Amino acid sequence: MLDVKFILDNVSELKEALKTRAFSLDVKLIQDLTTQRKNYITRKESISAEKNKIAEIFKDITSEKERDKLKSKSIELDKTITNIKKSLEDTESQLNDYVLGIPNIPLKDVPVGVTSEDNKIIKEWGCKPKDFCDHSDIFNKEKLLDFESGVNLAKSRFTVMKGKVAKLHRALVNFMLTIHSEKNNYLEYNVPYIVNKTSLIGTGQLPKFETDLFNLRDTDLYLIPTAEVPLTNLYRNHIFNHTDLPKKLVSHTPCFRSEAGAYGQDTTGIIRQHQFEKVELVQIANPSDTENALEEITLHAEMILESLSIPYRRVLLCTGDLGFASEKTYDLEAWFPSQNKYREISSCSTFGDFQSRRLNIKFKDKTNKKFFVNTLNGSGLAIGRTLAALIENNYQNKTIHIPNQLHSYTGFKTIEL
RNA sequence: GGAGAAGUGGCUGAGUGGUUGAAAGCGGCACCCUGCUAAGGUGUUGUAGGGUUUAUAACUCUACCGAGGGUUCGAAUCCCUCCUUCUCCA
Repeated sequence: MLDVKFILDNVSELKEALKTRAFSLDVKLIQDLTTQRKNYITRKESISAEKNKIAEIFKDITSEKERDKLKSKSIELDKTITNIKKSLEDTESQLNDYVLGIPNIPLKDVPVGVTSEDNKIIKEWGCKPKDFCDHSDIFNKEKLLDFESGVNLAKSRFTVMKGKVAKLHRALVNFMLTIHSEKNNYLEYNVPYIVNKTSLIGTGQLPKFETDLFNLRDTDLYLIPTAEVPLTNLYRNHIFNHTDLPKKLVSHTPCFRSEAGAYGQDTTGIIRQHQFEKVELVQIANPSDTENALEEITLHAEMILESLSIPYRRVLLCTGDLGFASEKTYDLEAWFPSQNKYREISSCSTFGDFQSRRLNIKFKDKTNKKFFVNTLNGSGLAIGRTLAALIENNYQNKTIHIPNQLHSYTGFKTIEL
């Protein structure tokens, strides 16, 4: 959420910046609602003050006549207050709805563009393999990756893994958590996989993207689409001391996405599933350190890809491809030889104070002044896609070779086909 | 599932209808003092929003004592609903 004051103070720049995201800002609406809101507040508060004064002098008045007069006056004022309150609430919810729907402003170094074609490739790493396989059909015989059962148990976009593939999946989770918590100094968390509406509004998934989520019938609870939601919400309404920052958190969770609007995309394989697992990195940072923090998170995610020998590239998203709450995002894309394409395997973003303003997370600086913190997160990494990329890139002569770093986690070095 | 108790500021904890935004202690911050290993003294210390203003300064007003509603001229204090925690029973 952007600050309304900030919007009104920077109208022209903002309008331009949001245009690059294909959002046209209705300045007139915001101005009108804001002045309306101020008027209501001023009126309401001056009447409240008057009412408070009546209550204050009331106890010193002994004459019954005077008392009756004051009573009826106070009741009258109360009616007016109730009316103004209603209009105020109405105006505020209109303003709030509109402002919650405004996307974040891209940072200056984000390239202007419309689609993913305009993204900027920052670096490429690794050698693309000559021999490879397609993860979506290679295990069919043994049903190590069992798409049919997934459909039978739930519906399309669910998959069952078994045997060595299931073990490899678990090993990847364990490996990533260990690296991030022990080498990269993230504090490991285990969090709920179901969260309430308030949490989702805080991180920006609601109110705009309800249809992307699985809602639990007749409740305001939802399955999490990413661990970002519970992790970042841990500090809702919290004030840090500047010496406590940055906070670095990591968690492994399943993620649930309805993938509405993705019909026909990635229908084979485990690239796009309703349920997948992810190790998520979150940092809560002092705004002055945000840029470094984003580079750091991205490097931490890259570390994993490199230690698994998965070729990848780092891409800086253009304004048109940027997520709603993000002000700058690097996507890490792993090489999928079967598709002859790079595919997203991690997304590392800084949100500036877009989330912390909604979540009310602040810090006190040296002079005890309070400011909103900056929040960042990145996948480190998506497990299913990592599994698929690892299989495809480490295939040779009908054998999957497990990277050395994983041997102690898997307990085996190859998967023979 | 049944019966009861409780939710107050960063923390502990007073407060049962009117100078209580809230005692006291701890913690935090600022200054002072002291050479004896860390203590003592003084002051200060919630958040959000409005008005005034060059001001994120000062002043002033409004709201907030789990959440939402109600009673009352007036509510942290009484009533109702919900949420959470605890105790006892099953």
